[in-house]
Amino acid sequence: MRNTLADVVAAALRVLDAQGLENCSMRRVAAELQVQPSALYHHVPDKQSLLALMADEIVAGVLPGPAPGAERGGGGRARDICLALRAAMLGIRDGADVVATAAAFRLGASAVEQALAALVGADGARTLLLYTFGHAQSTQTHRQAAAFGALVGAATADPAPGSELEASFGRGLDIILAGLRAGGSGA
Amino acid sequence: MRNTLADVVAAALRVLDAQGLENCSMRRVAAELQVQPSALYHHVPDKQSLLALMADEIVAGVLPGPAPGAERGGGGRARDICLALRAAMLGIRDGADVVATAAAFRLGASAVEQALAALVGADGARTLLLYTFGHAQSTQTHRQAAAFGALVGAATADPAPGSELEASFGRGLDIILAGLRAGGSGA
DNA sequence: ACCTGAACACCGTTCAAGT
DNA sequence: ACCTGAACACCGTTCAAGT
Repeated sequence: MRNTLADVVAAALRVLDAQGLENCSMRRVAAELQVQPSALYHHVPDKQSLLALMADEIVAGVLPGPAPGAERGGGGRARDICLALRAAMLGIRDGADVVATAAAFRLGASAVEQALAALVGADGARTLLLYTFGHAQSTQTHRQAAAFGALVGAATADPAPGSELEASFGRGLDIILAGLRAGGSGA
Repeated sequence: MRNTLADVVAAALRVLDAQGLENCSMRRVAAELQVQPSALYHHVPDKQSLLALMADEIVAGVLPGPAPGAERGGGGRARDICLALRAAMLGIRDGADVVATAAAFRLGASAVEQALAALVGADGARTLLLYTFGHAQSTQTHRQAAAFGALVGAATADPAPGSELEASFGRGLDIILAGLRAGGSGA
């Protein structure tokens, strides 16, 4: 039973979640499939392409998201999309890094950005996306640092860093959405 | 004349600008200094620490920045800081990646974030910073893609992508600042 | 179509030893 | 204090060859 492209992507995501991005090498993905490293190049031209496919998989399912409540404006819907995107990225180890890096290569092309642009305009969509990527990345970095600190046995000053970061994300989102309502772009 | 830590950081920044982050290896930095790779470990514990020092160097000089115009509010001053930070990161190849990665590790600790927080509050500062990092990163990625396209000889659809991205950055900044004026955080 | 086996040109980091 | 030389355990990618 030879492998398919979907098998390769799934194996790569398993390695990513288990070992982290830094250890997610072509060689380890190949080992996960019990195959020689060179076999991967039959399915994928290079590592960067594999990472892009992994990013697509991580983000898949963010849209259509919760049914659009008819009584809410585009801002509320945009807020839901950003929360769902964040949850999807945080759902897998180093997911934010993978998505942010791959997305940067083709900002403007993703379905998520187009959905946001339809709701709040192109500038608003870009601002919301970049903020969401950045905040998720820094959340994940802090988590890793916290996990490392716990391993080392360092005293953890923050009793509930997760919920504070969660709340911080929502407040930043509200700042941007308020700016959009106020016509911050000068429009 | 043996090398000092400052020599190592300077050499690393030269390699970064000339070869890009992907080729900025410890071995190449050592070669730039005409020294064995192992010699670097006398000055720096590991590559990550070297990258952090490089990030500090790139951002150094963003503050104090232009003298605070007394007649302008904190928003205008915050806007200047973000523009200066962006310019500093774009001033060196892959500078945005280096700074964003290193800064993520200690968000809340940087002088730039503290200066912004004093002007627009902690949530506003974080929102502005994450947006600035993210936008600079995607600007640099697009530049690389454009440079690669030019090398390959692909038709470039956008005649002046630089200025459009520049303007786009300013508009996003204005959205966030308008949100802060509107009290977007619910305050 | 999918994979093996072997190779090429690299990595980061450690460590004993030199001056 | 700063560096050399050699080694260890890895990388991504290519390519001829097998089935």
